[in-house]
Amino acid sequence: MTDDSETLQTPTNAPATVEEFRERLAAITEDLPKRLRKCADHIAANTDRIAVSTVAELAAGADVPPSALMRFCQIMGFSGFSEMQKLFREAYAPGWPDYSTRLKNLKANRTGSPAALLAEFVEAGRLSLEALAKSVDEQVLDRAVATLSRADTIHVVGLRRAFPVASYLAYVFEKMAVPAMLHDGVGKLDHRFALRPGDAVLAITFAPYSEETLTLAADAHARGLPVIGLTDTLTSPLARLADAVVTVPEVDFGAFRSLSATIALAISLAVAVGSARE
Amino acid sequence: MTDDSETLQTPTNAPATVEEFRERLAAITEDLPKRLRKCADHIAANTDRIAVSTVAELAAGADVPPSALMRFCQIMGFSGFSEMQKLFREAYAPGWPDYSTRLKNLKANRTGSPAALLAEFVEAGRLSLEALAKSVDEQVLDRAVATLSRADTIHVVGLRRAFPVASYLAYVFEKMAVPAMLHDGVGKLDHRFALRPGDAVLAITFAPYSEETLTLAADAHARGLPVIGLTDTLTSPLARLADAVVTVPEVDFGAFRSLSATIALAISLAVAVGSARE
DNA sequence: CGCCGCTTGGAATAAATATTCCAAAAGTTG
DNA sequence: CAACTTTTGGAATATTTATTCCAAGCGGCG
Repeated sequence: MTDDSETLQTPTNAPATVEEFRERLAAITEDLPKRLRKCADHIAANTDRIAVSTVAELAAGADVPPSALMRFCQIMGFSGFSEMQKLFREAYAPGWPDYSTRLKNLKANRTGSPAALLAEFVEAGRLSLEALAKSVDEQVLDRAVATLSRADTIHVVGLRRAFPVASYLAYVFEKMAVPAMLHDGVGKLDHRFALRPGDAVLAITFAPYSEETLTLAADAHARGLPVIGLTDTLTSPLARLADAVVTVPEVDFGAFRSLSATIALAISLAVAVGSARE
Repeated sequence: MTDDSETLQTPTNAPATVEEFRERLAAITEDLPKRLRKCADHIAANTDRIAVSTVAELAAGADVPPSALMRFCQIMGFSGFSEMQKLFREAYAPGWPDYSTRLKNLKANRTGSPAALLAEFVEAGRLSLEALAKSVDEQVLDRAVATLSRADTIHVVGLRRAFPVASYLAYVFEKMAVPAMLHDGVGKLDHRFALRPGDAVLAITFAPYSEETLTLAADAHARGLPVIGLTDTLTSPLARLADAVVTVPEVDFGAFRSLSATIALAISLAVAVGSARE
């Protein structure tokens, strides 16, 4: 019954709530031309910035001309950007539950609830990252990068809980066109003979140290290949075998580590090696 | 010693943080003429709306003419309303805006010392974790856990950059004695027929979305099996296929994500499912 | 009670911002 | 490969919004 003779031009239903907005966005996104698709994605990833941005800013963020973003608003059912923004400005109720407040809320759930667990892991991850930033030994890091940069092929090995790190390293190396091989233990094939003179090993293991990882590192060491270790303490068995040992202090929660610090360290290493090789 | 011949007009120091703003406000409020006093009071009571309001709106709220509010801004040390608003707009969006700029600079400058890189990745990880804590939708999380807890076998799939997450999930599930199967794409075997009635799929993928992951999810969906998605935005193609979609805001470094937030979320999910099944 | 400095409101102006429109480019289809 | 449709970018325009400025108001003080 919208008899507004004024706004007759838009019988189309613009989303009235943020929920509706999201649904609509998800619904139309897939069959959208290239430019509009970029808008949709950027908007989806930055919904919370709509309230405080201008067309130009958002457009720049999405890397499209402003007019494209304008069209996007209209496709979403609004008369224009301003109308869309109005929705979000009104919904901008919650002030800003800053991080620590929000964390408390999450933890306030019954213990063992997903949200409470998440709060703990987030906290553990953050502490680990902070500890890492403080404790890292730059010289060891530099040496590790130098060694790996000189290697022909980098052999990455890490099993069990270190495997995610190893596989991410392999991914990053591949993306940066650094010759690397992931020793994944598939089929119990150990590929030990893939180690060639000129190569280097990057071994990752935490207590309880994985037998296979140590074996490969020892093997390489015995044959005079440089070994870089990524481990938890300097007393790790890797320390004796490795030419450079980078330690990472990871905070546990329950039986599991967040791996945040380890992965941050691993990517840094990989990216540094990647740039150094160019 | 501000020798800026440009901004000589304002040697006064405008508040640089919300904290400073509040202090200043409290300090000057009492000895202010009537109209300005009204501004101060209204602003103090509605600090959080500054970011999303116009001069006119705020002035109306304070029941003063716009020009009075303008004067108020200047007395607070800003050049005008816009500058004041900028403070709140930037403070609102969690550090993200100038962060991507900083990364660009870093890349451009080739200041790629490993330690510097590490600092950036640590920062990216921290921001991601904080953003995750702020943005996570508890209900979706609960639903995801409930669904997975009921499943006979959980099929975990995630390739390329999502693979580390998938493999860590597989590790945690194994440790907690939750029947789970990691679809790793080894040998291009897709194991699609391992999906049995009563099972559930936990799919992880980020843009650019991996074909194989989507295929498996679609397959499961078509056969009526519950699909839980772990992805970057709600516009992800996973969103259409999944019964519950958990999104993770992760800060990129070029092509590389820190994964911190994603892993934290993944473990929480896994541990919650593990406990729920006991 | 009339002068003077501080305060105020509003109209005028400047700046920023949104929005439209059209010509060119990119695809599509027969 | 030509005719046609859709998509795109950017310049032109309209609208909103911020900001300045000045004349009028107010209150204290001699």
